[in-house]
Amino acid sequence: MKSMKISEAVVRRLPIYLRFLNELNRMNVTTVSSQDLGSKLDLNPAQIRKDLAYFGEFGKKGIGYDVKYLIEKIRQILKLDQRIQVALVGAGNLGRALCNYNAYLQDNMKIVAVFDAEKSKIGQNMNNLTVLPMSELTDTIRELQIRIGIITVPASEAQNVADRFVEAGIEAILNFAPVIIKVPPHIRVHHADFTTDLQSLAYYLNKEEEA
Amino acid sequence: MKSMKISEAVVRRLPIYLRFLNELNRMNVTTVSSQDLGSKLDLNPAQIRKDLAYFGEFGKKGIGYDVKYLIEKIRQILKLDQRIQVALVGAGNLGRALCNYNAYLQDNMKIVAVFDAEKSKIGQNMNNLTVLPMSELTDTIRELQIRIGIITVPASEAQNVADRFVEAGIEAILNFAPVIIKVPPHIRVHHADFTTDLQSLAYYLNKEEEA
DNA sequence: TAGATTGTTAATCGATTAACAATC
DNA sequence: TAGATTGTTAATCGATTAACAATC
Repeated sequence: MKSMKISEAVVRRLPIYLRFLNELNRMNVTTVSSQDLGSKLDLNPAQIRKDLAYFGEFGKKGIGYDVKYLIEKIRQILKLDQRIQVALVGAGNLGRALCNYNAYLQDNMKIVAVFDAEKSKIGQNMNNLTVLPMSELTDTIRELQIRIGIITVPASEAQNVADRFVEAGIEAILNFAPVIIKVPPHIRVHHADFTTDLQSLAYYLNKEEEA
Repeated sequence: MKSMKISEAVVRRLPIYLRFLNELNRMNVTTVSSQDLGSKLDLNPAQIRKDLAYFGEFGKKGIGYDVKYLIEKIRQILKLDQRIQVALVGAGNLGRALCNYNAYLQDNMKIVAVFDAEKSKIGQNMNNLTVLPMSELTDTIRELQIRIGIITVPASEAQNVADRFVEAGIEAILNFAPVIIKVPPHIRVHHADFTTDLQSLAYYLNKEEEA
């Protein structure tokens, strides 16, 4: 059923499927079973079949999934078959690192504009992009039809940047700042905070290693 | 009950509580209710109370939680009251960015060694650390009692690095490379892959913005 | 045909939320 | 005491997994 609402967990797995399918495709593998996918990605095969079945009948009983066809379908589902322009605010080390990942992103998705509030950063070159002042944010986002915003500024500035993004009409935000940002309900926010990741890892360490 | 197993979702929320509690503490707020926490962090108050109750009775009925006391308790739970040394492999832009986050990490947790396979990177300075060759990885991890490893190398190298970490006795890994890595069951791995984050965000964009 | 694997239903498992007695 | 808020149980909601008929 096209119109039932899909859980976030399912959506988060789709890019992982896609990445491995692309790898298989590069290796000229033409067909893959949910079994194969599951063992490679550490997921239950039934879960993979169910995830995909939310969107259509992509497989063939007794055979599995056609790699190229499934890639095409997942790209459509994730809207990666459209051009998706991304803006980044915060031209520090992290921002620079992410800009360099442009190559890793799916062809149509690209960081196309970088902004910073600090005078010293403006005009700098970052992976072929020139760092722009915040005053140009709104116009640039509208002109380039930028739909996703990335925040890599310090925590104290993150909410301000989010507000600017929302005002400029961005539809989704990926926030790397270590703070929860508030946005209107129609805007999607993902938090990608490496400090909380690392701190939760500590929980799983063994008791006290050191004396 | 101390010995019941705690769900991953709970553990992932603890650092978020901790971060906000630290902020309250800096602002000299001494007491906080699950209500307050919930509205600030966009979480259900009942969930917060339940999360905390897994570990003990930290609150006072009719009053709420003592900020300083709760900070202390969560730090204990997450083992952030111990010194936790972290190693990072991959001295590229992302690695450099993460090293600079050292200040953001909870006092006792620190990146204390950086490695890279490329000759040109070795000897470089990264936030007061000298980039070391891979040949020194095992010895350094043992000598400095490093317990967590961060992977910021290209996808093709990530599994190799993970294997080296495991062999050297690391207990947990935070992997930034866009690939699923395999480790023995006693090693904890978190994946912090920004490309899949961004791709799943695309799903939530509105239909077709452009013509 | 025999073997393999999907799509899907039913069963299980787990996580979130509501409700409220206990009590500060 | 009256009001507030916890800790916890029960109810709800949602996600994962098992099982299997359909079928390539």
